Amino acid sequence: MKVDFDGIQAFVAIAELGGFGKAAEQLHVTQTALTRRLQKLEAYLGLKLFDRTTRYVELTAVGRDFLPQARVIVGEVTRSIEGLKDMSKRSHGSFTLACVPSMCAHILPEFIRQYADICPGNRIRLLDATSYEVRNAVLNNFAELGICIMGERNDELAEIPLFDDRLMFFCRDSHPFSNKSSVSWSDMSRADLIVVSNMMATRVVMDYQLAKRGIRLSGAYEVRHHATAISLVAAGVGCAILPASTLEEGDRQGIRRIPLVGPVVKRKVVLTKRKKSTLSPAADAFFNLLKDYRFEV
Amino acid sequence: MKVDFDGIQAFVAIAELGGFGKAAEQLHVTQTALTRRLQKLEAYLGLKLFDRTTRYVELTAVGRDFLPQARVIVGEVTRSIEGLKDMSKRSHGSFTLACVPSMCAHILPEFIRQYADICPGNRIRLLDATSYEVRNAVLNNFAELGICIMGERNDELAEIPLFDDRLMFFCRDSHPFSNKSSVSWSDMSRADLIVVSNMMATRVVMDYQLAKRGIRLSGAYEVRHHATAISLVAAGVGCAILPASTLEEGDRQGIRRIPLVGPVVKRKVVLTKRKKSTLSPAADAFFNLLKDYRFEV
DNA sequence: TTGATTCATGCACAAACAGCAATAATCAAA
DNA sequence: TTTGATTATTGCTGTTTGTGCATGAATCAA
Repeated sequence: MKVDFDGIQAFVAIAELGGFGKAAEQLHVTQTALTRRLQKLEAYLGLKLFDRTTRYVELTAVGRDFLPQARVIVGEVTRSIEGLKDMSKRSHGSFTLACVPSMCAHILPEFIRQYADICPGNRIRLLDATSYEVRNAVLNNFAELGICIMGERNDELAEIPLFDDRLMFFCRDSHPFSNKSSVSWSDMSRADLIVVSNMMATRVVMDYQLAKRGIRLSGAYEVRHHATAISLVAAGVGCAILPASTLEEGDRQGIRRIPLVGPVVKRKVVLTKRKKSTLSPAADAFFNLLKDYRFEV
Repeated sequence: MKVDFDGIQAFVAIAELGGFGKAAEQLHVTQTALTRRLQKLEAYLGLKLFDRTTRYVELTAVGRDFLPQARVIVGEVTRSIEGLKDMSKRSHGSFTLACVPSMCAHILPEFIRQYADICPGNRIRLLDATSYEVRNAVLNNFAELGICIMGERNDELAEIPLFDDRLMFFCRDSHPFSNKSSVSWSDMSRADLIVVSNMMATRVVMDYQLAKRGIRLSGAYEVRHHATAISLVAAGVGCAILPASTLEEGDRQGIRRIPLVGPVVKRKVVLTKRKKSTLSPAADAFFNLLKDYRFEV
């Protein structure tokens, strides 16, 4: 059983244009070739699709029945194929990007804007999730690319560092530290400290790096989202330790962002993909955009 | 632009069975051939559809997007093709038969029964219409076959005589003629005569044959359908001249059917098809059933 | 009857394709 | 680490399939 698409295509063209000659022209082959293609199809089916003499061509009853189906087939196939070719030629298409919420707010909007310039019309399905979930989404092919926090090494994943996101101290204007140019970890008082939940990658990184220096920190409050922490700070609940990317100094009225030292702790924001998986042209274009970008810290 | 159906089929099989080897088995080719088909398709598209090493095969993001479409294509094509092959092999399918109402009631039911035995599952679209309309339906390919009254010769139509349908005299039991074994045209009185409309083929044939003998007949009542005429006779409105096929003697209580003589006038019932048009296998089976049938008159 | 048009066919050549055998890459088990 | 099993890939070759050119045959119109 060897299905003959050429024959079906020839059939539709002949039926549509009412003759072998015109159909041949449209398909860019000689009329001889078309005759043969149709003959082959008819022989294979054991049916005549056209009643024809040398002077005219007319569908048989069977041909009339088949025409709509054949039209659908030809349409479906050429549409799909052309879509894919277009995809490869012009990086057209859509892809899924998994990204931690903090980066969705920080670097992503700018990149999406740039990407839209390069690949207009492309859609990005954005999956905002925790760093852990992002990595899993990429590993399981739910997302082609991920932006997350560098964590435990995984052989299946390729990770391209984007930038270092330094942890900072956030407090209100009225806080005693508000005019200091830097704050040390040892200055922290547990009483009013807001930290990220220890389920989150940022916290894991922080605890690990502090532990190496023998520092152990715990806050009075734990939250999952950076935005929540900022809200609490603004409301006067306390001070927070958060990545610098959460908020630029001066971005929000009444809230100060002060560098933390002794030691300087950073989380590494990475772009990640599965090593094994070939990116779609759409994702690849995005990947290339980010990969070589020079971040000013 | 030369679309490669084999490649798409290979793609679906590999994706579905998860490997070249199994797919090759299903498609009854060597695994070498499958590798080549997929390579060709990928080269043509400029895209990788699978990430694969020698040990495992996995869809790329693009492949995942394409799979549903490809499935539809393969399904659609094989379904259509198999349907057509089935059509040719087992005379499977449906066709349109145009037929005059009198024959729909008379010979057709029996034939449809016989046809159903030969081609179970086949559907006949029955177009009941006047003889003139039947011929036109066949000429314009609205119907593949027609059963009608032989009329003016037409080069486009092939007509196979089915049987001669003799005109008869129909009256009530109470009619003075009811016991006669035959009635002559000259016996007719115009007063209570019911004849078919002169728009109808039966009437045209009748008038023509009578005219050759110098007889000119007109009735008090004209109807389009034979069944109407019979109803009028039954109701005592008058007597009717109708084809024998309308009613068998004794079929209907209180109505007598008496041969008409001097001259004997017949209408010829024919099976007709367009000379140029090739019949569908379904219609062809029906055609062959009728063509050689011996009618006892 | 002639000429124009259009589908079909004979032939020869080129391209595509399949299969075999061998290779290469990977994973698992020893 | 090595060995073996598994599975995709590649080189090679013979065959099949497909195309185009030139020609033929059928039909319609003038």
